Amino acid sequence: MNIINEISEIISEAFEKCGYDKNLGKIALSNRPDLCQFTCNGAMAGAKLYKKPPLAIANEIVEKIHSNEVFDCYKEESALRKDIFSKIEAVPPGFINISLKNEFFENYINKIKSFDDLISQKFSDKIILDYGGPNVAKPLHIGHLRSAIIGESIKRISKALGYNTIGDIHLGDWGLPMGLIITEIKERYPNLVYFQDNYTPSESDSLPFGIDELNEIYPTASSKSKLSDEYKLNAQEATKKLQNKDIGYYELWKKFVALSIEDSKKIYADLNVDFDLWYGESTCRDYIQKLVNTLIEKGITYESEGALVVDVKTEEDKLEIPPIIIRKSDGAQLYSTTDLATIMQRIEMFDPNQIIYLTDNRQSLHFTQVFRCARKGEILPNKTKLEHIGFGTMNGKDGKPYKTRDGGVMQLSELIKTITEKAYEEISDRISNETTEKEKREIAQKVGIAALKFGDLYNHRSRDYIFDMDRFISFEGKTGPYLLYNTARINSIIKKTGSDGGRIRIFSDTEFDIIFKILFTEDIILRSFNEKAPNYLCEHVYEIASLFSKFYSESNIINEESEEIRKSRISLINLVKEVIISILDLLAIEHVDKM
RNA sequence: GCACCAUUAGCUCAGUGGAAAGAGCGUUCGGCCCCGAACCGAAAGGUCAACAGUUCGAUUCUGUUAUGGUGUACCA
Repeated sequence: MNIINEISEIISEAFEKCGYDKNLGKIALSNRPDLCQFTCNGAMAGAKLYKKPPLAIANEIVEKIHSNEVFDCYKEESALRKDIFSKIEAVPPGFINISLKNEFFENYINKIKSFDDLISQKFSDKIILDYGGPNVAKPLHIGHLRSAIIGESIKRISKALGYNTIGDIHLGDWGLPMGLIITEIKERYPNLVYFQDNYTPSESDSLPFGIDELNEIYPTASSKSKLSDEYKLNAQEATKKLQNKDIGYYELWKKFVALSIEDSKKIYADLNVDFDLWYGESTCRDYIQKLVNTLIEKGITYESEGALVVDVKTEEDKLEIPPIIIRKSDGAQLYSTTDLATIMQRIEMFDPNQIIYLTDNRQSLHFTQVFRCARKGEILPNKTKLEHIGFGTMNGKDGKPYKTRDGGVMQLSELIKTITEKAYEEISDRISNETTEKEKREIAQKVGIAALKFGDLYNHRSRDYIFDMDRFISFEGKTGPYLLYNTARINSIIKKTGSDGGRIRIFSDTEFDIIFKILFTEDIILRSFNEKAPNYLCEHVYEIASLFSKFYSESNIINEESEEIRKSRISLINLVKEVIISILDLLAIEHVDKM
């Protein structure tokens, strides 16, 4: 059930019965709630088409509705449909303004027993969502935040709509950085078993260092390679050896990848982000040869400056799109190779209808190349859509990518710690004495993470935004903690009244606004999914919470004398709580019962 | 150079081919006898970067310009 669609059907039918295009009858939420709830612009769009004044058309439609003719086809429900309108009128220059009776909304809202009842449309496509994408041996930093939390939210939104979505972290674990790490390890520990001739794997093989050293190895190696050509060559050589599965390198690589994953998992768990697949670029390694062979067989590859490439430009391109490199001149693979091979692998393993990549906007050219090459090489069926969803960067106040005071990149662990401590301070001041220290810590974690995630998600994903630490740790106004605070307040009331409510009815404008808002949740979810933009849901859930807060301050619930009103309100706040918590869950933000 | 993206209130950001342009923060003012004040209410604050075009109607679509950002074959 979807109110907009239902009413659009009625109006469309009126258009048709008057001899106009049915599609003109689509209605939308009014942007003038003082005038009406819904509005239809069809008469104005049709004015030119039918060479009639728009207001005349609008009047015809309204009269047709009043004549009840359009309801003929709804015999069984016509009684309901005929009298749902509290107002339907044509106004200059040709709007059709529509409002419905409160009983209509009351009937609707009382049918909603759980959040799922708000979602009428269900889809079943299989989607692979590629997000997260951290690199092995690089601690998660602020640059990894957006992919993780936007991706997690899109995954949950899609699942709520019925999609069979598989989230894949797609670790960076196969490119040149691996060669750099191995080179640096070899410099530090030249006598490790992995580097010996005739190395054979053994259960007792281990690493001589822990995660802290591993995390420091890559940046060291990276800067060394920029200073020394020899070092760089060694790293390229090591990369190639690894990709060709030199047994010692391969075993060493497996060990440090495992160590790194273990470390990342903790941070992702803190962020309430989880992946169905912990695959990496390396997972497709068995498909690489097949990929290269396929592309060669198709006759679309050629050699250029020693590299094997495929042309992907088209005549319509405004920009010269360079060929995509499948094999580097030194014989090694690079990210375009693994991305293509990964498509092959995903098709074979999962046969998805769609693969969605969530990465930084800056990779859009790369994905254009990959997608075109994939189509040209026919490595995937036509039905499988490929989509790159780009997101913007978090910049500092100077508009440049965010750096800490000392010029470094802020690690996610540090960011989480800072914001959690701030939340702990706030909570300690307010929360009841009965709360144990352990509970306080747990609540602080949830409140802090909510602030962090909501603070990021409410920006439109495609845009760069200014990261301001002071704003993130401020828990007032349109923030994650505000939302949690309101659920905690509702929870506190329900604890006193019990959750035993009655039929929901509309006793005040604010109650109407809350119900109206809740009933359009599905449209927001659909929009968030279609645009892969969770910020619409952020706005929506904030509006609901804010309306509740207003309602709370102007109406009494516990001490309301009329039992009918009290019970209605108890039901209403229960529903509000369910909706807020459920939307927070779609944003992958955990709620708290008290704070 | 070429291409892409952005430019909306003091700050940070939403939003829309239509009827008065939205929020949070900040500022000013008001509100705890009373269900949790991390709250609520009110006010001030905008020629929606500039110019032109399409349209009955443009902040929204198109073009040009300005400013900022990003990308432009062997990093990912």
